[in-house]
Amino acid sequence: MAKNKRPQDRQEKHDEIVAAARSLFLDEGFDAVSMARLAAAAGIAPNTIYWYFKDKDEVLATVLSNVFSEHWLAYLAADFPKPIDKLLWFVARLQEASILISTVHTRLRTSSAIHIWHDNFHLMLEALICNELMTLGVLEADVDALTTILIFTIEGLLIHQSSEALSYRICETLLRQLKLNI
Amino acid sequence: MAKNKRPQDRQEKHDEIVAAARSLFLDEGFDAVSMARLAAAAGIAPNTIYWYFKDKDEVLATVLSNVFSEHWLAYLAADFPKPIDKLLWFVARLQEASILISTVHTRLRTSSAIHIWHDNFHLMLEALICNELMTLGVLEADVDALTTILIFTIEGLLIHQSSEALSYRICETLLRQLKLNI
DNA sequence: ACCTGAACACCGTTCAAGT
DNA sequence: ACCTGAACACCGTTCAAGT
Repeated sequence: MAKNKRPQDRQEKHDEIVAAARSLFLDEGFDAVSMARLAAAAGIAPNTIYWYFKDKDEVLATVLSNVFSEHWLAYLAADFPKPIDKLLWFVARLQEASILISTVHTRLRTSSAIHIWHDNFHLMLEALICNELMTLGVLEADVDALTTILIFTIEGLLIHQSSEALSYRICETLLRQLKLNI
Repeated sequence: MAKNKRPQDRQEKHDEIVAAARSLFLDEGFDAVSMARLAAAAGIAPNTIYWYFKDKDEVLATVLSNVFSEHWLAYLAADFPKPIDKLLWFVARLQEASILISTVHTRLRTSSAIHIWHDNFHLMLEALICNELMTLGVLEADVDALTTILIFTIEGLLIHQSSEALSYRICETLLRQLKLNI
């Protein structure tokens, strides 16, 4: 058997577990999906998951990386004439994973894998929004604080599964109050 | 034995369980405290808790009502010259229960007791902040949206256990941007 | 009415045994 | 290296039995 066949197989099995976990976690939430059910969906024995992942949290962290890197790339590729439209489109996209956001903040405290992913994600989101605000001409001294406010507002909209109508009202009001040309 | 002795006893035992749960939940979080440990702290058998509460979520909901009604009363009694000081003082107080906030948002989906408490709490907080903003002279048309933004920002500060310094920068910037006399 | 010991159906995880 | 059956130590909750 060729030497390069093994890594291929391993990667495939790994990805199958992640695919099953992604679908189940996004649909039903982290706590509602047991390792046994996840294993069944991936067509393996429950303990086989531990050959590929340290624990359940590491599966979650991988799913999160998976999901959000797609949204991240989509954001970078997206081109909207108005900032408000881009922001709303991004919030609407992230709603897909809204069921996992509170779980991340809860498990942060016990799982270092989740902790690391969370901190990393916030750093990336901060850089992205910070950059966006500076382009829009926000005062240098206020950029950091306003970035945090925008992130917390987005998180709030996601956590509370806000309707598109409410999201619009919130984002529009916020950007307008910040005297940005929306 | 007098007829009015029973309800007294029952209330006492009930309160002992809540007191034990409050201390443990605030210190270690909801998931980290098992019913067995809670029962031990209250000096009873694990299943005895179910004589007083429907399930673990109902214990949590009771603790939340307990904790936040204190903060609520304290807020109403508080008298600060500047709105920014009152807001910061309130946020600092709520940090006591920050460990439970994400848990509430997670368990919302499965527990109706938590769901009801959460919706009620948001309604109260909305009314409070809405009233505060109108006193400060915010445009009628924007009050609702700005109220939500403020609530989401406060929740964000709590969820991420922000330092007092960051809390100050965020709140100050937000109130200033809203053209309020802070 | 109140409390409990024992049991139930699960959970995430580990480990020795297989290939 | 990869996978599993069986077991482990827990979990929240239920129930029959006690007072």
